Amino acid sequence: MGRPRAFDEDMAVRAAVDLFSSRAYDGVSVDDLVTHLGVHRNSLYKTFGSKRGLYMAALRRHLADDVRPLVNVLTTAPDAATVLRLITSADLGLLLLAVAERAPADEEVAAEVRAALGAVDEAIAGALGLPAAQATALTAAALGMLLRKSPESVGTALSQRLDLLV
Amino acid sequence: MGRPRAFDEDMAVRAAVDLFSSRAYDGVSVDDLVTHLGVHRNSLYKTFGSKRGLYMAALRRHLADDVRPLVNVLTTAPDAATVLRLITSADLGLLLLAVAERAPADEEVAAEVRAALGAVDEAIAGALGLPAAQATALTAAALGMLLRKSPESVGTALSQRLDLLV
DNA sequence: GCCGTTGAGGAACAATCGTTCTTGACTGAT
DNA sequence: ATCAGTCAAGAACGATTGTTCCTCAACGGC
Repeated sequence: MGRPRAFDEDMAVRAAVDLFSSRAYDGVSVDDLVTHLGVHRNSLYKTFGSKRGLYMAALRRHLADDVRPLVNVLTTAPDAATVLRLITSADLGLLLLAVAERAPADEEVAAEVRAALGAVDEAIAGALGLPAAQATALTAAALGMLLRKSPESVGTALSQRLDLLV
Repeated sequence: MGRPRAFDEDMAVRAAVDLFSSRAYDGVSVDDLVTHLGVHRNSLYKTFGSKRGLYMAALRRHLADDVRPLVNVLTTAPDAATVLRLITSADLGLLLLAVAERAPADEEVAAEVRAALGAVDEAIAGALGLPAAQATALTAAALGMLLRKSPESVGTALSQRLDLLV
């Protein structure tokens, strides 16, 4: 019963992921969301409750669609070089922005990214047989390389022994 | 001639650094700045021209006061462990937020952080006698550790050989 | 004393923010 | 055909955004 939806909720959330990946939370207005998602204001609030609700949906979608598969393949990584290459070639824009900008201001976001990064740490530790602290450091290193958007530095770093961290 | 200023411009910019370090650019309102800097609206616009002008002043002040000294001491670092410890114990909140959130949207900010990170890279490369790509990777690793706010992982990572990056 | 200049104080601006309301269109079931 | 229920469409809400205007206070030089 009722009028059928004129928009695909999955598509809308994916579009929100793209928007929140490229701009900060406060830099994305509801008007931007309405126009880019093809969802009307009313439907947006009916479906997600608020702008923050939509953001949380986008974040969880990003974690499920982009981070989880990365974690899965990380568990089979044979060495640290593969780990670095896998992470730095992944599409983690929203996660990166969430940990840098949103997490300090939103505890629920902080918990979500903590869990996600923890899963990455565990996958690396398990795959390489590393202690937890080293896996965390390796994840952090990959995140920093993503932050600088310089995957080429990863490539060259990988081509040489890089036992820099004493 | 004219009425003397009732605020210290240096103090005001430092307060702006603190504000922009803890919240994203769009998350800091002019009202926030006015109340926390002790500078009145009118004087703020007379002195810095706009909110963005104040942000640029704060960013450059951060680079001059916090990043430049770090670069100087990095040039004397004896090994990679010291480099990591120095960077991760530095106060780089604004730089981190600038590279993650502001730089993608503001080319002038991007140029500023590129130059700053480049100086860090050069200092490391010079101090340790490393090729540029490896210095960049080391900087990126330190930034990632700062991003995760887990300096303890740095400590434990440093306590063991961590030749993870192949 | 007065004048020119500069800053403080605060109201006010138009625009945009996130959110809600009202009205009408479309649906399956009665 | 009518009904209740869901959604679309868009105007409209008060609040807040960044910015400007106007008036008064405080100084140095004449």
